[in-house]
Order: sequence, then C-alpha cells, then structure tokens
Amino acid sequence: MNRVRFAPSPTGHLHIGGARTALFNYLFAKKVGGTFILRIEDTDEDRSTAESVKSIYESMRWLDLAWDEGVMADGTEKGAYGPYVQSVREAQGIYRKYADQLIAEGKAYRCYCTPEELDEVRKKAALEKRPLTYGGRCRNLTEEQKKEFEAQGRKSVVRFRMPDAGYTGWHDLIHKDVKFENKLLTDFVMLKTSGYPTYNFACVVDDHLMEISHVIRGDDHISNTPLQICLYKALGWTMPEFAHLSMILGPDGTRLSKRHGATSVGEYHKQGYLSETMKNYLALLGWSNAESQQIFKKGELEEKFDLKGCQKSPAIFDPVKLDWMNGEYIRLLPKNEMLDLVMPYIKESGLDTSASKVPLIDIVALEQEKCKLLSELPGKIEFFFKDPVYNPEAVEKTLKAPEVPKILNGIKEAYAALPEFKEAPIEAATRAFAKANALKAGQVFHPVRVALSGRAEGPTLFRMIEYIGKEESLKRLDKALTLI
RNA sequence: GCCCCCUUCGUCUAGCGGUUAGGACGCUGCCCUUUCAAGGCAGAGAUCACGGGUUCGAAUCCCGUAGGGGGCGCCA
Repeated sequence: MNRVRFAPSPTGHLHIGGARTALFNYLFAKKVGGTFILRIEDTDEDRSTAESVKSIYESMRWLDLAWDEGVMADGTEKGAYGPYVQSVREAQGIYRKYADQLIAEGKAYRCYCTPEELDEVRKKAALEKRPLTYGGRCRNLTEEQKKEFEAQGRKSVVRFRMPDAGYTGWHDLIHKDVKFENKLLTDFVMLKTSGYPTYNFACVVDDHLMEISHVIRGDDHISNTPLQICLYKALGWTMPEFAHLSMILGPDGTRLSKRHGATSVGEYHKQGYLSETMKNYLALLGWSNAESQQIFKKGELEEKFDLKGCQKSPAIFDPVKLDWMNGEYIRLLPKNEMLDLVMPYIKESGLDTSASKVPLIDIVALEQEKCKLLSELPGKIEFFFKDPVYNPEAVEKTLKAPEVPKILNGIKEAYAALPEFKEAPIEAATRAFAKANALKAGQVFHPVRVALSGRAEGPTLFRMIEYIGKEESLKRLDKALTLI
C-alpha cells in the first residue's frame, strides 16, 4: 500500500515551497492510488500557532489538495493511524516510549550539556576547522556523574548514539545514490529538555507508525536523512523510500523569500491567481513529462505525474510565466464561473454595479479574455458603471485632432436617431457616418471610444456602446466635447 | 570551515552514445483587427559550466575544477 504524507510545521502561512511539496505528495498518491495524509508537526513549542494550522488548511482547501487521513477542517480526525498532530501524540507518550527503549538498549543516552557549553563546542569546532559532530561528551557517563549533574540542577536531553564508522546511504528516487560518512554525523537530540521530540525523531516515529511508504519532501532535508535512517536501523524498522524534491529559488537565484514578493499561497489567491494555475505552475517547477506539456486539464496531472520526471536541480520561480498561465486559465473559464470568481474582487474594489441594466455577467465576459489576474477586471469594466476617467494621453492623442468635434457631434446625432440601440445598428450607423463624411473607419472609431470610455483600449467597440446605453452614451459624447 | 546536492537558450524544461540539440514563457517581426488583448506564422536566442579522459563517435559514461544551492540548533 502506498502511503504518503505532507507534514507542515504550523509556524506561518503555507508557502510556495510547501505547497509544491504538498502537491507532489498529493499527485503521487492520486497517480498510484495511494493514501495522502496530512500530519501537523507542531513540536516547535515557541513558534507553532493555531492560526497557522488554520491558514494551512485554508490554503490546502483552496488548492483542492484533499487529504484522506489527518485532522479534517472541522477538527475531527479521519484515519486509523491517529492522532495526526504531534503535540497530541507527545501527550500520549508515543515518543518517550521509543526514546526510553533506545536508552535501555544503549542506543541513546542522556546529555547534560548546557546550551552555553554546546556553544563552546561549536566555536571550537569552527576554530579547528573540523566538522561539528558534538563529540559525545555525555556518551559514557557513570551513574555518579549523572547524579552529580542532576544535583547541580542540570536538565538533560536525549541524544542518539551515532555509529562511529561506516557510511549511511540510500537510493533516493530522485537523486539516486546518496551517502554520508557516519563519523561526520552528530549525536543529534531526540528529546528536548521539555520532553518534546525534535523533528528528526518525531518524523521517524510517526512515518513508521503511520506506515508511510514514500517520504517526498524538499531536498533541504537530504542531510537529515542519514540521521533518520540510523534511527530506523536502531529501532529495527524498515525505512520508507525517499524522494527529495529540488528547491524553488527566487528570480535572483537565492532562496525564495519575502524579498521576492509574495511567498505564501494565500497571497497569490488574494492577488487574483486561480488555484488551477498555481497547481499547474508549481507542478512544472521541478517536474515535467517527456512532451514538455505546459497546460494540464483537470485531472490530467493526477494521471500523468511521475517521480521519474522530477528534476534534481533547483528551479527559479518565474512570475512572468505564472501570469501567462493564469491568463490561459482565465480564458478557459465558463462565463458563470468567471463571474463567481471575480465577484469578490469587484466587491473589494468598491464598484457599485447595482444600477446597471445590462447583466453583470455579460460585461465581465467582455473583458475576461484580457485578464491575467482576476483582480484586474474591476478596473477594466468600471467605466460601464460610473463616469469615465479620461486618460490624458488618450485625450491628447485621439481627441485633439481638428476633425474630432465634427465627428462627435455627428455621431451624437446619428445615435440619437437610432430606434434600436443595439450593437449591429450602432455599428451600421457609425460606418455610415464615416462613409458619408469621407472618413476612414478608424478615424471615427477611436475618438468615439475615447469619448465614451475615457481610454484608448477596451472591449469590442459597438457592444461596449450598446452596454453603456443610449442616454448615457449621448451624455458622454457631450462631456467629451467639453474636453477638447 | 566541514559535509551533501546540483549544473542544456534569460527562465521552466525534453534529451538517456550517433538529433539541423525539441517544446514552453519572455523577446523581435509579420498577419488578423476599431483599440488592447487573444490567435496564427516567422525569427533571434544553448560552442549542452569548464578541463581532462573512455569511445569510431559524448549534452548523454568516468575523473577533476569552478560556480550555485542546501545542511552543520533543545527549528522544522
């Protein structure tokens, strides 16, 4: 049975990198018919917050990355391997039990070093230009020594006793064979003085207990993997397969961070990206199929995803390509879905569309194909609902020509005389006017557009005029004449 | 400093010993067009990081070097 997990630590919003990891785990599970598990790794007592958990759930839901096991949005747990929150598991003594077992077997030991003392060890190691391996100062304490430390009021952590010689390696599903020399690895902390487990320990215990078959995570965890493998061996457990995903970097080639703009999934949502875009784009960051396919229809990624297509080298996040892709997805949207999705942005813009006689869905559809972001739409259609803001450049360029007053007056008369103010008759009347006055079509169209909308670019002209309406159009033509 | 990982157009990538090194974003030009987009077509853009091997033949295999990234916490 294939079981994978996404195990975020709730110390902030879901980031792009985390979302990509979650997505790849999800896609892998879908592809092989496995189980996708969400586990909350809140063993950082200082930084974990309930709001972060909530925010992560929200982002996962927005991205439609449904998990089969774990804590559900309503707070209940689903699955037979729970609890799925590490702080809850800690309270049940799960980690302590295995730590005690390893201590009893001599594979782990209590260490009484203070943070200050460890600092000295690190400084010394740096000074002597040798790797920091902690050195196992407390590895072989006698009972008397332990009692003395305890009498001094020292607190202890539990450290894992690393093998002194040999190598620890594995066959990574993405990186192939990776190995580390044991003597260079440190006796890492398993339990903190607080009794809480550290990441490396909790992760192994839970992955084993939850019967995780494939650990798919960022390659910033490669150096943790040998430590974890040693733990699997010490506990006599079979280890899962490992697949380490390459990192996502910012446009300048450094690790993606706030300096590069939006980094959390929630921010992209707010800016007007579709969740389908995010999934598709993120999937292509470090993964591809043999056809270099760019756009994937709903459900297609789930079918085509394969760890074999994963890239070893880091990928730079390209906001320009993201925008292109979002435009592609927006154009694919049915009119009604577009309206639903863009509604929150219209509301937020403060645009009052209630007085319009034309259904909003039709006006939105007029500019849908031109949006790269949902948030751009309100600005594109606002002149339908309120007085146009005349763009000075457009006014200068197209309304200042000598023949314009004559044109706008003539068009006004022509429109006033129209019995039916619809796209086709408006176009006919406009073209007839141009012809009658020996003007090129464009010579008339452009000033009319600017006069009615205030700008040089916009929707298809005669439909636009129809939607503005007869009365309002005549009013705006008058207004425009005063600007010349 | 030590350890590990990585290296094909500006960017995301295909490639798995013999290709005119393919696609996508972006860029340039043309077409379409009332505008802006979209779309169509064409084009520029990669001596496959560099240096050695192996081989009849290397982007593809091996070894070095350089550059980039990650890790070296009682953070995950």
